[in-house]
This record gives sequence, structure tokens and C-alpha cells, in this order.
Amino acid sequence: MVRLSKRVEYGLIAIRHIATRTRGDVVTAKEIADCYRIPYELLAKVLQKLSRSGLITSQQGMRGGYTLAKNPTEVSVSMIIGAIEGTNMGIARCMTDGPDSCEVFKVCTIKSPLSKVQANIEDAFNNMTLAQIV
Amino acid sequence: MVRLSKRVEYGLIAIRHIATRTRGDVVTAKEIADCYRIPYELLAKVLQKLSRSGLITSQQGMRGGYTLAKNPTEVSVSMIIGAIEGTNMGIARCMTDGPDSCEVFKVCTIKSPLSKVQANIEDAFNNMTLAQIV
DNA sequence: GTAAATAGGACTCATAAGGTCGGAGTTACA
DNA sequence: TGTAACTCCGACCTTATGAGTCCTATTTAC
Repeated sequence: MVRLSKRVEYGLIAIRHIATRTRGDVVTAKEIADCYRIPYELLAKVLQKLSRSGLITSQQGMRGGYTLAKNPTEVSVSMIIGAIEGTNMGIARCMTDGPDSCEVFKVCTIKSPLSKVQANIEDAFNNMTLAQIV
Repeated sequence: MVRLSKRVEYGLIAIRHIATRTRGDVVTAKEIADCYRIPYELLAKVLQKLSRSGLITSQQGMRGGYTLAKNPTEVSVSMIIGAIEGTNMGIARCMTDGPDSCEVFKVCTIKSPLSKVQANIEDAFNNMTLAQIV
């Protein structure tokens, strides 16, 4: 199945929500969770990952929350996916984990055509910025 | 994670292998399994699905096997994926299972941009025919 | 000090993927 | 006509991954 994980979906919704705020205005995880009916704990984890990757900045303590760390035009969807998944995406394992990860790599006859599709998808996610989906 | 399943990978490798044979020459599942070091039983399942979908024809009994049922130019990669997965692929659940399958569909803010990526991927798989990967 | 927020590890549960097994049906050929 | 060599088909098991929960620590405004 070729499908984005819930974490990525939640992350995209969340960071888009944060991006709609004016700079300096913080957004709490609870606010986002309530707004979109997303499980709070799961969302919190996703936000932590985005924060650690430097896409958003977190502020702890009372009246804390999250703000966007970069200009929306500088944040691509693939950066968001990469931050959440930890790895770059690939439609076949050998494309992300290297040739050794696939038992049939040497005799595989489809990696060449599939890598074209892969590049196609990567382009789509690379060229789509946060600014475009706000 | 956005990734093709092993079943789809095996199916693509197998049907490509079958397509390299001249018409009328049958290929057994065992031959393919040996050739690419693919688990035989799993491959057999995949071939059955391709057969039921009419992409290949099966011939039972001794000296039986599989042959291509259509012209390679008439078989797209998305047809192969559809035959094996049973459903069309979609990077989000709501795109394959309908709006009701997603709890946040109504308030979801990313379905519009994602559907563009979806269309992009679909095009890539639709336009890639078996003839091109042989 | 306390309330409100993030940080993060540990855990359970559900689902899907990968793989296995056994038996039934079909056909060529001795 | 019997048997070997095949495919067909459904049920099953195992493992990996994703989704979601729980609990505690840490930080900070008031």
C-alpha cells in the first residue's frame, strides 16, 4: 500500500495550522488537537519531532506552545515528512535503506523504472511548500 | 511510509518476466521464484491475483504455467497494482475508502494539496506500461 | 507554589505484511 | 488408467509497524 502515515497527516495539518498564525503568536498542542479532533498525545509526539528538526520552535511552561521557525516558503512538504518519519520516503526499500536491504536487488528488473516514479513523487513533495497549502 | 508492498514488487518482476517470453511459451511460478529468489508460495498467490484479473492466463496441469493475456502496451503498472492490492492506491485513506473513512475529513485542511500529489502519482503509474519496463 | 504547557519513555492494541501449510483440481504422458 | 507435475485456493501463523494511551519529568508564567 502506498500511503502516508497518520503521523504525517497530523503533522501536515498541525504545521499548517501553526503557519496561519502571525509570527510570535504561539499555538498549543491542545488547541490543535481540539480543533481537528486529533489524539492529543500522538499529536504532541509529532510536534516534538517537528521541533527537534527545527521546523517549528517550542516554548515550554505556562503560556508556552509552538511557533513556526522558518518562512513558509522555505518549508517543503518533503522536509515535513522527513522530520516526522525520520527517513526519506521511497516506494521501494532499496531506495531508502540501500541495495543491501533488498534480497533481490542484483536480479531485480524493476528498480530502474520504479526509480523514475520515485523521482516523480519526490519532485512533487519537494516543490510543494508550506506557503502553498496555507 | 509511502511504499509499495512486496507483493506488488514480486508481481511486477514476475509479469515482466512473463512478458519477455514469446507468445505461447508458458512460464511456471517455480521458474520465476528460482530465478529471482522469491518465496514460491507468496509468488503463487500474486500470480493467482494477476490471473483472476485477466492480466495473465493460467494453464493448469503438467507443463502448465502462465502466459501474458494482453499486449504489453495495453498493461499499465497501475493495472498491475490494482490487481494485486485489490484496491486502487491512495496516499490518504479518504482517497480510496471515501470521506467517511477519515474522522477528520470535514476539518481536514490538507486533502486538497495532497490530492494533487495523488493525481501526479496516478499519472506516473498509469502512463507506465509493461512494454516500457521489459 | 501552582497551574499549564512541552518532553519523552514505556506500554498496549489493531492492522497489515510476509510467509507457510495442506488439500483439491487439472492435465500430460507412460 | 494411474501417476507425476503442475496450478489453484483458502486457512493459518508470525512478525513488523502504526496508532493510540499512560505516566512522569521538566520548564515557566503568574
